[in-house]
Amino acid sequence: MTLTPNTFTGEYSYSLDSKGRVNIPARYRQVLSNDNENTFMTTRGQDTCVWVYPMIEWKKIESELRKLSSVSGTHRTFIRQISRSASPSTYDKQGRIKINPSLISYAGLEKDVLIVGVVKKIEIWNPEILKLVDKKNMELDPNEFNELSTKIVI
Amino acid sequence: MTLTPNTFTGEYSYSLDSKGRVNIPARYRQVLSNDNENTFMTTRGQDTCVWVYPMIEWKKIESELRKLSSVSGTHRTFIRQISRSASPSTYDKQGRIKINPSLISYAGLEKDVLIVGVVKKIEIWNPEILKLVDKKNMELDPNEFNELSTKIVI
DNA sequence: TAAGATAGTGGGTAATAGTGGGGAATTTTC
DNA sequence: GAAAATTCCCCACTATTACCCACTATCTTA
Repeated sequence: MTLTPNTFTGEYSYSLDSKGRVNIPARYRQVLSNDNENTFMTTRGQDTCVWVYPMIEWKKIESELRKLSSVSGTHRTFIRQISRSASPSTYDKQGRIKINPSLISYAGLEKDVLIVGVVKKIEIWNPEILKLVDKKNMELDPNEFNELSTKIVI
Repeated sequence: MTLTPNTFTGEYSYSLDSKGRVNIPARYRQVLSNDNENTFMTTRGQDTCVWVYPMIEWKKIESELRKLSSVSGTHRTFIRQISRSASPSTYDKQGRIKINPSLISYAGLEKDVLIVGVVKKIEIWNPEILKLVDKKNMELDPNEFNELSTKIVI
């Protein structure tokens, strides 16, 4: 059975080395379509983690951003916030991408990191932080989940 | 690489030297299309920073300027403000462009500057000022912001 | 279960990028 | 028209990056 291209699931424990590199799981590399040319875009996540988009997926965001007007202050700020933390990274012969120092410190990453596939993109977490976030999410808002269930069927 | 031509992301700390030169990050130079002929247009930003447009992108603004009557009053003011202080700059063999003294003083630039890629153009900031602006932006308009992010990012 | 293949980790080195400054050419001023 | 000032182009030094190689662990297959 062939997997859907550019779609990521599952989680992996890897290590961030002293040069700021992390491995992209072999399985993720295998489902990457060729037009990504082995390149990802790394950015700040909405949660305390790093988001890693396959290039093709990022370009959709980019083209949306291009439509916003610089006349609007809010739009300018929005574009700046998204764009400034984004930097491209092509994985090396060993399958690793480089994470910026500023992203590493934002997400509180240390040696052991957790790679999580969230369908369209990949998240990189400090496992301790993810555990805390999970716990907090359990406590709040079962209502929102109910709302979701009207949109998505499992 | 797979990157979109003339599209800038990420942020870099560089220095403005005594001759008023700043480096254009190598990555930005690499995505510049040839028809720019290594030339940028520098101008006043709407925020307290310098805007640097690749020539190709600037030409689109010029054509907006020619259509003045068809656009709104805010557009006219906006375009006039950036147009009047615009001056072209070709980067040297080391990849540096020159910034006008008047732009330097407008943006309050000192030795350490922050280069921010905001998709269509590049911003040059005094890092202290950007920090203040960020803080102010945090306070206003979370609604419009959230709306934008659900539409565009996710 | 042994051997080959694949996956993940660490580190060294050559190439590239960023910074500062000198000197030739051009423009400005007296 | 000469001196001064400014601009532009080039060279050199240093720090950083990216690429490559090697080792170990795990997974596959015969």
